[in-house]
Amino acid sequence: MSLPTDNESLKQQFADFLKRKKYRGTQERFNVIDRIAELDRHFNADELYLYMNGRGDRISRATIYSTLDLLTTCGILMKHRFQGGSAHFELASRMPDHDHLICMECGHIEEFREEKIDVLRDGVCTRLGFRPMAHSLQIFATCHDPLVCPHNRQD
Amino acid sequence: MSLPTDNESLKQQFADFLKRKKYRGTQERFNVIDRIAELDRHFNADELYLYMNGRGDRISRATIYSTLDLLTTCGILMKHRFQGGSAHFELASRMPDHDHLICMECGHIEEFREEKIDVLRDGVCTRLGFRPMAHSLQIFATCHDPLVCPHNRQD
DNA sequence: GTTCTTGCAAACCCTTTGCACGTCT
DNA sequence: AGACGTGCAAAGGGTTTGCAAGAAC
Repeated sequence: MSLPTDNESLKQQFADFLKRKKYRGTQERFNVIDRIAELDRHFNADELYLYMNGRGDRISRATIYSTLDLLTTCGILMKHRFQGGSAHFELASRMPDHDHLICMECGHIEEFREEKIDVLRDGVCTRLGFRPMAHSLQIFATCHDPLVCPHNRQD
Repeated sequence: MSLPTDNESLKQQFADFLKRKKYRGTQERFNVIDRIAELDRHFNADELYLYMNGRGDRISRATIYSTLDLLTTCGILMKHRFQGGSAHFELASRMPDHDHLICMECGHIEEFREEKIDVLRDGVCTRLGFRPMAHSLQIFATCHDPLVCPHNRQD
């Protein structure tokens, strides 16, 4: 194989964080990283729960939520609150510093990278006296050809 | 008095919307606009509910939620999903096209206007084949002097 | 052995819904 | 009068929590 087993380094990063903060390195916590890497997309807590248990892991929702929280705190995951109900997560390393365009017709989420945002963000922080840590830009838009949007409705 | 009674024009705008969409112009719906204008800040549904009932209005949560939804649909309100639990609303006319910087230490929300975002947003939409409708940029940052942040904790 | 984490289920918060009553047109 | 909106309380989805059993240190 030649793909860099990137989630090994993620697990290492997580292990370091846990040790530093005196959390325990349990099997469940490391399993979660492996499964997230397999998914390789946005997901919410319940999707991960169903995926893992469907795959043979035995893990509870409580553990899922708690682990997602730890992974977000240590910067391995990004947590998004899009329009609707549940929070969405994704690996921060998956596509660094990208943002999201949400189609208002069908809810489809398009990812994009626009480097100028970083400059702009840092400028705002400087102006207001803050140190930038992260940002989340969501653009709401409609596709030019509504017929392409599967869930488009006329009224 | 000389302040422009701006919420009169908001109520007119809302009345037009209701008529156009064949919704009824009830007293509750217009009361909500008046109280929101009084608040003049971000709020969530329950804050508005408590404010209105504390002030003597009798209005239910169901009506609050339904009216906030209508006001968001017709563009009078902007609905935000910040970090935590509940959705936040604010008058779209209060500060047009502004975004938010959230302090990660104390949760304080700072508003700012950065015109370059509009250009950038339109560029992204053009590139991806969408028509821009709105955007929401949240910058997460920490203040340079943590002592100023009232809720700052060391660990 | 002690302390932390897990799993389960119940509790919780925010929001939506069903139904009877009230109000707008 | 008829249709729609309101208020109430109950249901709903997503997330958190309390507690006993189990795993990490």
